[in-house]
Amino acid sequence: MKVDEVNFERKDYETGVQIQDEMELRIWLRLLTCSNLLDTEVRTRLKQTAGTTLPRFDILAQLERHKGPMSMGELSKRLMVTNGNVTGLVERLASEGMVERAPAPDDRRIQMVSLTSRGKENFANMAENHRVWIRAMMEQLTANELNSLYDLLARLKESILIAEQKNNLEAAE
Amino acid sequence: MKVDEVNFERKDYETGVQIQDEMELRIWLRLLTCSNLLDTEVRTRLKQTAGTTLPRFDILAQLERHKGPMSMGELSKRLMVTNGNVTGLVERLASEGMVERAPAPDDRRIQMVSLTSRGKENFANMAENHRVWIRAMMEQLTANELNSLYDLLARLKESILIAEQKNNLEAAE
DNA sequence: TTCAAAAGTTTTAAGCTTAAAACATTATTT
DNA sequence: AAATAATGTTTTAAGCTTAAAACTTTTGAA
Repeated sequence: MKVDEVNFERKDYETGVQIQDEMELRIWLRLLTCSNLLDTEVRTRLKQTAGTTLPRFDILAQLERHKGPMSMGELSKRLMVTNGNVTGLVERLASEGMVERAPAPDDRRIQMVSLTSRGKENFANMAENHRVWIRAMMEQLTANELNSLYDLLARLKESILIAEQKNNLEAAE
Repeated sequence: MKVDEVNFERKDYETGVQIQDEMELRIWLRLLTCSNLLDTEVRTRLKQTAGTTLPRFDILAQLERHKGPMSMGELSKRLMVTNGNVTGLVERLASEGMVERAPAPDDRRIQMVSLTSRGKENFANMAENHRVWIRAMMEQLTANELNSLYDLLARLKESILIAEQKNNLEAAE
């Protein structure tokens, strides 16, 4: 590949932003870029080092955190995805021997999911790696910068939630 | 639905973060939360107000910005997605009458894509709405906060890119 | 008790996404 | 000129995701 052809090697949504675009738009794009860079990196590494995907990792993380079997419904609430989504992910994890399913003894509608010992072991490795990756990607920022960023993101989150609330009120009228 | 069951109405990856978790991990989760809130909001609104999706909007935006026909390859480079992905999206947009495809006269391998007048009109509306939504979601932040956030995200982006570069060098050894 | 409603889960259909294979056309080499 | 390589695109297979329909079981009401 010739050097002058390498224009877009990485996910960068800021490419092509116009000078006159508003600050809010530019922040949105930059946030998207950062989020995607982090996300892509984590997904790539999970695949390379553990042959798995982020959604599956997330399921294992929830099960680990919960300490003990969880129902499909609990999982989907915690992960904020649909029930049907969880069905497929758990199905794949079960076929890999990472989790087990069993109907709840007192309510046969409920499927309880739990980590197998293989799943626990596997997750422990991945989680440790995960921490290292994330830390490495923020290595250049000072403690002050990290704190400020953390606080500003809290402000942004708050602002978004307020906007949504306003919007919901309007819609309810 | 009872009030005490409403725990996870929104995409919030920070739920369950432990006090002893490192700052980097917490920033990652908070960034993910913000990015997802913005993303979900934009997708929902695009669907509600224009019956379309974010990926299709992105295609239209590229075509609008470029002013003039673009090849499939150019589109996929700009959007940083695979060629196959663009094939499907353009296919759907064409069936909606938003874009047109035609083989390049001098190279029959190349498909040139362009906005129809319907597509242009449609996009203009969506783009204006889009600006308003984004602005509303950052309304609570002061100009100072916006600027700081913008700068810190630049620092973060730089840090991620440096980490990836290091990683690639290692892998090349 | 029987029937209807509610709750938990799975299935289905559609769309987005990627990587890899296949295909078509153009450029290059011999 | 013919074979080979490179380029541009589409197809295919797999996975993630959602919304809506369907299914199973439990709960509640008549």
